[in-house]
Amino acid sequence: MTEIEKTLQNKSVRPTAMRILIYKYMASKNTAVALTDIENAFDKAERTTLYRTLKTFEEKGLVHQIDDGTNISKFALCEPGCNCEIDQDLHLHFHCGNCDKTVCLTEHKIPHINLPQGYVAEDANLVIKGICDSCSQH
Amino acid sequence: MTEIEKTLQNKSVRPTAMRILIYKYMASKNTAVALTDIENAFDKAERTTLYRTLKTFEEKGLVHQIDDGTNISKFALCEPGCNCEIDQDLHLHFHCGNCDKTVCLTEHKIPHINLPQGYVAEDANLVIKGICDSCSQH
DNA sequence: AACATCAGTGCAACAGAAGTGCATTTAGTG
DNA sequence: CACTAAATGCACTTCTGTTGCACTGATGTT
Ligand SMILES: [Mn+2]
Ligand SMILES: [Mn+2]
Ligand SMILES: [Zn+2]
Ligand SMILES: [Zn+2]
Repeated sequence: MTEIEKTLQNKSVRPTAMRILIYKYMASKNTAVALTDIENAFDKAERTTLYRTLKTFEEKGLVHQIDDGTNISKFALCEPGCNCEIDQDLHLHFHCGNCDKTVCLTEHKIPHINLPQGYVAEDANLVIKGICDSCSQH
Repeated sequence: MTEIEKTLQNKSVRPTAMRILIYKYMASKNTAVALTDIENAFDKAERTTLYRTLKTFEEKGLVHQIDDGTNISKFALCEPGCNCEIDQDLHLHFHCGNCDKTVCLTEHKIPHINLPQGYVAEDANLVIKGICDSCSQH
């Protein structure tokens, strides 16, 4: 059994051929991916399957969904020590307006915010938009 | 000339009947509104007109667009001293998971974030999700 | 091995929001 | 009033996300 198969099984996700392919694809990229990205990467793939695979991955804590402000849902693999399931890993995300790539800044946590009386925070999303390191070098 | 007409003209927006209605509607609500909200408020209104009106309002700095993570664009009137046009008024937004309302927390600015080497920040979006003051009282 | 069972997949269709092209109306200007 | 440009209305398209249902393939049991 490969490393990836073990990873999936550890999270109670049956390691089917398609799922392994998708996981491998996401692991190979250092940016968040959209459903369409995966669809284009494997032109044999069925949209619905990818959609439901990502849902499953998310529910089981293998990936987390990212709203980067483009109105297109992105997904990224959770890091080994990630606590996305319980909303405890509130790292921020960066979206590059030049190359349109979105990355996790896993080390950068969202600072605590004091809210007005009566407001109860349960989750937070912080996206910084600008120019990424690759694009700013050129 | 009414106060609203003056406000529109100050921002080089011709105060047509429809625009005044929309502005009034937004001023009457203390939450951000979606295109559909306005559409439902005036059942005589044409989607495209509302859409383009909001675009115009945004370009001229009368309103700012809000991405609250629901994948539905919301809009809110800019406060008198708001500098949205030049991305200088980075206040945060709160989205209530109970009543689904989104509000501007104009007094709460997004804290400055130190980014990794090479990343250039130009804009930021911070949304806190949870229970709003109205909902937490009941 | 045959069977029952259920998760996973493929296909089709739908929903909602966003956006565009073009004709028509409306409002400002001389 | 006549002219012009902006604003509006209508139709249509695109894109993402989502669901229903039938089929397939793996798993586990007798
Ligand atoms: Mn992330
Ligand atoms: Mn706001
Ligand atoms: Zn970039
Ligand atoms: Zn609420």
